[in-house]
Amino acid sequence: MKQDIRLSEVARAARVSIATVSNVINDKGRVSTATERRVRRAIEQLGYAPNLLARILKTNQSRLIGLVIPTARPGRLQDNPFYWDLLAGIEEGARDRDFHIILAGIEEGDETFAFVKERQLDGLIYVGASEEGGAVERVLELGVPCVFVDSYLRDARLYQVCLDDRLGGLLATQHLLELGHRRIAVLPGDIAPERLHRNGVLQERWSGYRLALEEAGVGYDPRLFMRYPTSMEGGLQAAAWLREAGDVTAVFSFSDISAMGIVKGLRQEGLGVPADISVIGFDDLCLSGYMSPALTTVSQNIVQKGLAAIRLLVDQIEQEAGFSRKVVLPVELKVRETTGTPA
Amino acid sequence: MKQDIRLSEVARAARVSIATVSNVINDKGRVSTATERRVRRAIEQLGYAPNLLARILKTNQSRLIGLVIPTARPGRLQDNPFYWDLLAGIEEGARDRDFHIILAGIEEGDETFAFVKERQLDGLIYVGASEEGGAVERVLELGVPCVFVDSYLRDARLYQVCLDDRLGGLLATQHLLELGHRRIAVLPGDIAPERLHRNGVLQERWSGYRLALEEAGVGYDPRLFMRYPTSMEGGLQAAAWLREAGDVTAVFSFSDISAMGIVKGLRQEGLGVPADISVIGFDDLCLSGYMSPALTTVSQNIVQKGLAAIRLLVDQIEQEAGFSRKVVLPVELKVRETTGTPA
DNA sequence: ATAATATAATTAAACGTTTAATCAACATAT
DNA sequence: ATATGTTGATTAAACGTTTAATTATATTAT
Repeated sequence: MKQDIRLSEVARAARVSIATVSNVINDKGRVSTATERRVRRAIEQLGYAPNLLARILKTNQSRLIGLVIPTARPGRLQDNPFYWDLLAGIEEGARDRDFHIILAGIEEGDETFAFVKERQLDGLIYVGASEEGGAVERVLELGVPCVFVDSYLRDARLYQVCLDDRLGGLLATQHLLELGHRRIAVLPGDIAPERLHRNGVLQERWSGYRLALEEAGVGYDPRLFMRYPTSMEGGLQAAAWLREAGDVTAVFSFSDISAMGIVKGLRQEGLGVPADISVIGFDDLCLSGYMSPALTTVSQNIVQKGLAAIRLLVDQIEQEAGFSRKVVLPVELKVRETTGTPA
Repeated sequence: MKQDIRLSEVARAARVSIATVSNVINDKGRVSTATERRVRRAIEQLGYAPNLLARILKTNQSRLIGLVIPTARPGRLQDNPFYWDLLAGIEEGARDRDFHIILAGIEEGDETFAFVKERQLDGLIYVGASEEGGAVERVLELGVPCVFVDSYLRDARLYQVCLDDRLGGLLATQHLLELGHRRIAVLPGDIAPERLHRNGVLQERWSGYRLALEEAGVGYDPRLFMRYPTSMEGGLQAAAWLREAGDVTAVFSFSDISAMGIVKGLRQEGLGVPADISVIGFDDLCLSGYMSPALTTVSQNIVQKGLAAIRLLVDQIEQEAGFSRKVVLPVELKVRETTGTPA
């Protein structure tokens, strides 16, 4: 499909040079109103649409933003509905500001990010980057504007969007403590305690959990640290463990998706939620409020997170960057039906 | 960011012409092994990455695929987790075949699809296209390979991926009939009965429903046709209506997301599921099996749907199109906990 | 009337590739 | 020795824009 109408044809039709047509299109002025009208009519009649590639080649502005998301199992994006809401926000914001989103699932270890240079991307939104593996360094070397979402990178010069995760952890745990729980298990994800500090999001939520315990004068028992994948399946496994444990009366899962698995699992094991065990999650997925029983959780506005990320990035691209490089979005405790006083 | 290394610099370093370098890169042969080695080393040393834009400009092959998804409320992608799974499949397939996905939320009425020509997209995957509004015609005029997902367009020349929706409707309804239900309400979505034939997916599921009733000798009562949006909220409204109706013992919702709303709503209204009313959905979202009670539903493999769509499209782009233009994926009834015998 | 300036349009060179056409060098066949 | 063919490399034109430099024309100031 060779371009059917190009600048030169519009120029011929309007009896002007291609430079003039270009000037009209890009509002460069230097064109009389008479010819401008002639040109516009020609564009209209021929149904001309500019070839962005040629333009980008010349101007180096692709109006294309890469959305980088690490894949989970080899090659497939993680199956957490969380991402869809995030994407909805990002896409909406991009469209408003006349950018397009290109999706790039990557395998963090061996990704070279060649596509960024090849396609001349204007910027990158990197979700859940981890400081290990060198992927972040490789991204930064590209010299392309970048916003990191949920990444907690140490370098203060980086643009980042995250949540008040620690407060979230604090609120969740305080809520359980106030209900009278003392044996509160915690499920950060598929990660060992000693590696927790490598993952900012989990680390922060964890800090909140520990802080709340401390303030309440409740000792921390390392045996209450569970390690299962962040998925429905992981939640089921956690539930099985909880029944074995026996004395646990509440669980704080760091994500709704595994919290749902836990609720499901506990009920299958014949335990009542919240009668026997209280469950609290994190995220407030659009479904969480509609489960039966409805999930108590720490709520974040995921769509807003996406919007914030794209705004930060586009401002940066268009050199309108504000003072702040880090946006911290609020959390809110949503008490619903899966938490109650211990038996 | 002007391209740091270009073909000419590699050529200079290897002491050959740029044409030769190009030939090496594209494996065109006509290069002696000695110079080839020299060139490759130069590429390696300089860290050269080709500028795809320039290449595309010349070859008209962007290796870029547009994913077109109609937006719901002004400007925002619909909040149905369904799409994330679909996207995961599409993205995985695209990466395997060395394509990238560009996301395009559109407002079906006034979309001109200018971006397709502007960015020289190689192909389009259009999800849930409707025959009204002329959007499909406008897409076809572009002359770009296209695959329609869940669209049921009449034109047999079009490439389409869909589900055996009618069978799904049939199985769901038969299941309820076999349990002994006779007053079976149906919730296709926010659409009037007389406009149902405009929406292929709903129309087909509806046909299945009617067929099952007929085979069972159960008359169809138009009052059992509900009209509420395909969302949690819509489900809640449907639940309220169901309580008013009084004599309905089962509901068939054409999507899981509203089925979940119904279950939630009925329980709020003090009705038991399935004790008082059975509920069956459609989709089998990853969460559906984990709700309490777990949702009985017609299951489809959404990720596979995405993979099928991308395969069909890429085959078409690379002129390897097979004989069949239409892929119909199977459905499966998943009986779980929200259906039972009527009281 | 002439010079200086502002306005409107054109020319031509880039941007970084691919590729058809061409050429040089050499081997092989007559 | 000449014609023929093969192999390996180069040249130069194209892809569809933008834009700096330039020219032509009209306007204003002296």
